[in-house]
Amino acid sequence: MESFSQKVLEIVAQIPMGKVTTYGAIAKALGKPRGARMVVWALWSGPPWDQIPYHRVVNSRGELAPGHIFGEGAQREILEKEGVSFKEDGRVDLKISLWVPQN
DNA sequence: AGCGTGACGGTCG
DNA sequence: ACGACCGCCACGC
Repeated sequence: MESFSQKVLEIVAQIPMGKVTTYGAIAKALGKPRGARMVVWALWSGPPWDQIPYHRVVNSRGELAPGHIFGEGAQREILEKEGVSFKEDGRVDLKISLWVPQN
């Protein structure tokens, strides 16, 4: 039986380049519509981010993680390079770049 | 066992 | 469209 955090990592690892997903979407795919916080916890206490595309996970508003986690502006730079669309206010345009886990 | 905390989400004003 | 509030669930003290 895989742990919740294990499944979270599997899904994050499947996010295609140029796309992003949200904490809530992952939680919902795992059967916990209100478990966004557990997804956060799973990622935070998981493997180092250089082994998994955490930069492709944003919140439901399309905002990136607090910055100081990847480095100032680093996360946005990576996403832009991968082809993710950003809006003028600095947020990801979920309307175009949202990827929904199909678990 | 109780309280506070958080890389969040949905609703309300 | 935005900020404030409350609700979730697991963890640390």
